[in-house]
Amino acid sequence: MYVDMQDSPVFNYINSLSPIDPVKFVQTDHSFNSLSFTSPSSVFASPQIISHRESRLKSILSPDPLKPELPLFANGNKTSKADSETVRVSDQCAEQLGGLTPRSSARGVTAMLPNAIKCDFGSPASNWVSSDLIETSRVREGAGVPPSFAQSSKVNLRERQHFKNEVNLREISRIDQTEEAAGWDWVSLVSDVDLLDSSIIENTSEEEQDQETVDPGTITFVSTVLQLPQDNATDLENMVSISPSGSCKLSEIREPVTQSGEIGDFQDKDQAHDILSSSLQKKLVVTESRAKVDEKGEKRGQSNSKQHKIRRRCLVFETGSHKKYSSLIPSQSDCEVAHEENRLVASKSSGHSLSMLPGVGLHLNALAATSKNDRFVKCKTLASGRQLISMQSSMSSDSLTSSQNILIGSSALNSMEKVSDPCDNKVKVVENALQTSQELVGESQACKRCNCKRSKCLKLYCECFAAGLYCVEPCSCLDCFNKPMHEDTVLETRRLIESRNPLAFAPKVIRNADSATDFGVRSYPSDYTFWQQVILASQLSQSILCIASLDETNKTPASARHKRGCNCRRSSCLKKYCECFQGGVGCSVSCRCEGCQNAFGRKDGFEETEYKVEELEAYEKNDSSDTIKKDEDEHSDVPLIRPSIISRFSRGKRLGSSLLDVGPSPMSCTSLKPKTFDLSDQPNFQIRLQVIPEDETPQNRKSNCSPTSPNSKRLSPPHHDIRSSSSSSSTTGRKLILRSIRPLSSVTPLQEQQ
DNA sequence: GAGTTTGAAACT
DNA sequence: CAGTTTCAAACTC
Repeated sequence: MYVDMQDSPVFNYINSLSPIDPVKFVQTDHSFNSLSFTSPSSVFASPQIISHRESRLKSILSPDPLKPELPLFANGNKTSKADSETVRVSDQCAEQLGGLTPRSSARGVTAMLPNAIKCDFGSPASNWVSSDLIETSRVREGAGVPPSFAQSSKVNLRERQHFKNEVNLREISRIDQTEEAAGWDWVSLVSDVDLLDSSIIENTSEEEQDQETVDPGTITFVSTVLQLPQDNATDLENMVSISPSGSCKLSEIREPVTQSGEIGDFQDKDQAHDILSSSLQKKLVVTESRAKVDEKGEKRGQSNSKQHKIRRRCLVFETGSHKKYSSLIPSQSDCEVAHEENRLVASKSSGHSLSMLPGVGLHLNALAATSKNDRFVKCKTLASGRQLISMQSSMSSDSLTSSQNILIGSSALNSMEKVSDPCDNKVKVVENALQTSQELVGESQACKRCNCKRSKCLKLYCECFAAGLYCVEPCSCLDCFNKPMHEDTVLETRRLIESRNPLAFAPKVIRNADSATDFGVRSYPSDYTFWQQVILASQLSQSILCIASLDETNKTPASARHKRGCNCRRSSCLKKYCECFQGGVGCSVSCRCEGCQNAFGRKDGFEETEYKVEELEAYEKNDSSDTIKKDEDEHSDVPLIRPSIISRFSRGKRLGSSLLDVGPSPMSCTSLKPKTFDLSDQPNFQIRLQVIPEDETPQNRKSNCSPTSPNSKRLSPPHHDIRSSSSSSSTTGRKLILRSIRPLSSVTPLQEQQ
């Protein structure tokens, strides 16, 4: 197909116009793909990561070819100091990662994450192997090339590719600048990308090239980017980095190609590959799905050798798909196809996304949504409206309304799944996560958006804003500024709010840190490389916490408390006016409520570890929408007396909050410091997800029997009033808190933050 | 759907 | 830091 395209008049014409030598692209590597895989952007996602993503994307689209690199990690004037720091660190990432020196993480895990991602697409010494590389290696083996050769050349390949990546980015940037108006830009980019994806091919024979898998998703991404205005770059990026389940598909799709050449040596790297290429995989979901639809009569890969052509063909069709994206109109067919794809890969657990890493926040809004995970993902992926996209990849179409978070949640869960894969004994956790995800998705349908009228959706009054989400059409807000077009304003506002209260965007309900730690230990593959662990740790921290909460809930109900307690006077903590009740947690000594009757635990008895059936039943009567009993029925595996968090949260739209309670503050990750997450001395560290805020919880203080990890940083002594603690914790304390929370953004959807 | 209640957030 | 005001969700009718 590629050959055909080259021969086509259009292609020739393009080549005549393009200042870039097509052959050159063949040599370029997958770096571009990596770019596209960066985590889903979200205004509310970690600013650092966002800035990275944005800057990277912008760099690609940058009209100024003279500064292709600088913008790569610079986020304009919006980049905070911390961000800048991160950027600097990122620049060093390649070397650091290459050395895999734990101590190089002095700046903290968060700071490194972007780097790690970046390294994915070029770091010479990176321990992470791109999918392309891995795949190529496999191809080589399959072609008769001795494994030793493939491995020995691996390093060289990386180095060369690293350089090529840089070149390629610049090339792309130039193309965009000069050719966009011509209208064929996407074509050229498609070609470029295609070649990029096949960069490794340069070392392979023609036959091998035929076998090389092309990433149509990349093409789609490129074409999309080109077609849309630069200012929508972020949105596009989000769109691209969408569905986690999509990532699974890629594995499935590629299976035929890779299965022939199993390379034990690459197993470990395959994991990394899966993780790092998640974004690509996501794209593939869309691309492949469309390919199915568009191809129609065309024959699909009948053999490995033909997949190459098939994928190229997809590229062609991508054009059509691309249009769909541009139109921002969700395509039913797309959704359907995606759905099929999802099912295709349903059993595959390769889906893992770094992309979700950053912004992935599972936010409250996410709970509103569609039914099943797969459907969720697909719609989100396929029905990418500009607004939705900007919403963080998680936002899908209007029809999907607030599915954004769910998607992310799915991502998180997928990642969980991925992580769990290596360890059989962790399957249970994964299953739970998936189950929870689906349940939440179902529950989310009851969700709705904000209805702000005077806050411009720029205050915590706004649930969307508080949850780190952009408002979308379903919102009934007036004069809303919480939209991608006002990103600057949104970010600035968030900063201001955080400056006043560092925990403003932190989860309102925090859960037992020990549980999280425990979970991390149990679910984290100890055989992962250090950096894998680091990245996964941050990625999963939130989801882990969330899951852990579920797991832990049955053990210590009192371990989860509202971070600063409620102040109810008239609701008796029996209605959703009460944040504790709303979050599905009992009141604690931190609460200043009067006449507390919280069914999840009264203030004067918050130490109790079990719910009183009577109270729950009473609540059920009061809550006509959903009853605990009903939930119990649905989750028979959950103890009756103590409904699982899922059950508790499954009540109404707010229920998600309980799961989301661990939610991160998208922007709270603004500044990261090494101390926060010092994993440097633990090559095989087991992620200790000690959430500092949790430690501040009175409950935790009381029940804090098990210490967090040795590396855990504790904030200043607990305060009864979280506000006091936050303010008194000083900058350092605050940052620590935020950092610890930050990674959680990926799980935000499952957690109700506000 | 309009109006009321409620308590968090924001302000002073 | 306490008191007040503003705000929007939750709730009621």
